Amino acid sequence: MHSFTEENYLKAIYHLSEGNTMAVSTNQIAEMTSTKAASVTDMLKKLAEKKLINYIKYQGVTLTGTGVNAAVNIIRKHRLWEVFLVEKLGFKWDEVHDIAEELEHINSETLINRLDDFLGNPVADPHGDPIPDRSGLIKHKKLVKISDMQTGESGTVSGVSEHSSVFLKLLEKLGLTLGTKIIISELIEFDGSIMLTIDQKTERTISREVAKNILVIL
Amino acid sequence: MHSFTEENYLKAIYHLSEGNTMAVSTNQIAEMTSTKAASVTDMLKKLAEKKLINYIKYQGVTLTGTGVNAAVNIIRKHRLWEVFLVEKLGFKWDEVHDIAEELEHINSETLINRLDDFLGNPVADPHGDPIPDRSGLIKHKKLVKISDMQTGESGTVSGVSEHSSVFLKLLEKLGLTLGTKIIISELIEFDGSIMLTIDQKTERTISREVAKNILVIL
DNA sequence: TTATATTTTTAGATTAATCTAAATAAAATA
DNA sequence: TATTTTATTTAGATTAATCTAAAAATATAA
Repeated sequence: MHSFTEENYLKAIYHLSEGNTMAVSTNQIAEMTSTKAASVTDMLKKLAEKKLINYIKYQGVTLTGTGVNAAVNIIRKHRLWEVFLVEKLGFKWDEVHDIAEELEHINSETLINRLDDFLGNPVADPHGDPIPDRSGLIKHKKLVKISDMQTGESGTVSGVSEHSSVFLKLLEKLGLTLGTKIIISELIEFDGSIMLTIDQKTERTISREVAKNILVIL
Repeated sequence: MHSFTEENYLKAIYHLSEGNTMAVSTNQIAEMTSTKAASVTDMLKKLAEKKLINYIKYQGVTLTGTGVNAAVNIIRKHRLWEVFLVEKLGFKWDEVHDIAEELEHINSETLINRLDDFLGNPVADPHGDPIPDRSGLIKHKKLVKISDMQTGESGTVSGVSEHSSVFLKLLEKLGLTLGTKIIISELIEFDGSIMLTIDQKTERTISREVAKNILVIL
């Protein structure tokens, strides 16, 4: 098994390489793990030694196959625990991240597979992020930012690209939680803000900044 | 908060001082934590510095009030997680110790109190050990070893003083799990083994060694 | 394309937890 | 009580993860 710390680096590298195909830089990792670049360099050598990453000095890193598997497994655990905390223990979606951050390092495949079954094999966590299955497969849904939608288009809120507690609480206040149906009623040219109808009832305006971080299935 | 390692030392000291009022020795702790005496001495200095233990060179240690609170809290977490694993995830009583050993270090009072409620505020773990309540109070039941019972006495199996997987599996095979009603039918003078009736049906003989580790409520 | 700025790595320390080997204290025994 | 044995502590190293400061490589701009 890998140490707690190694796991956090693998997860950080995985998240940083999501989307872009480029190698991840030392500074990006330092930022994400709240450490210094020098510490990251040390750890990169260690992870490269263990064949979890491809590392060329000054050129950044990518995960190897083994590295991706390890990272995906941690993410699977994190997201299943989040579902448990919300569905079974009654936590709110903005309260679960830090606890899941600890629980994700518990080492037992049996435990996590039984937890998966106990929860009914959920496909997404409380923020809409997909949960890898026990073979590591992730089913990505086609999601669109509200900020990329056109007037008249409709969809269902199904994810967020900003996971901070402040943002999640705001969405709750706005009535824009997962599953909410929206229709774009108007795009305000002046500041890019967006008017929309929520659940066929409420009319609301949200800033472009907020709209960029809400993901919708059309 | 205390480190993972500090917590394990506190727990070890707590368990070693259960029952006997004496101070706990360096070697006992080394044995229980699978470390060397020299390492223990180092850690004792640190825990004494933090006022979690009373430590006098060469005289062994006792926990301070703060130390006891910390230890009891870890034990509360361990036992609640064990209940979760057995009651909700379908683990057997001999499979949960190692996983709970990891889970007991997760730091969130809210989490553990919600888990407690989710489980219906159980008073004992799957091995019959009492679960401290959220204020740290432990309700000890009056338990008697089968080996201390007399012919004709009856009781209900309610705990074990040996927690190894081998022993627990044996009890299962013998039909001597928690809640089982027993009556002592005969004490064999030759080797101290004990004949008993299980659930008014089965007659069985168990060795003194086994009998010493089964605890009963009369 | 040279100079400047930024990023990354190296060198050398630090902290927590551990170890072995040696020294010292306490307990047991003769 | 003196001696031997056992338990405990100290001294000095080691490993993992981190840091600061300085050096080296790469990227950017003049």
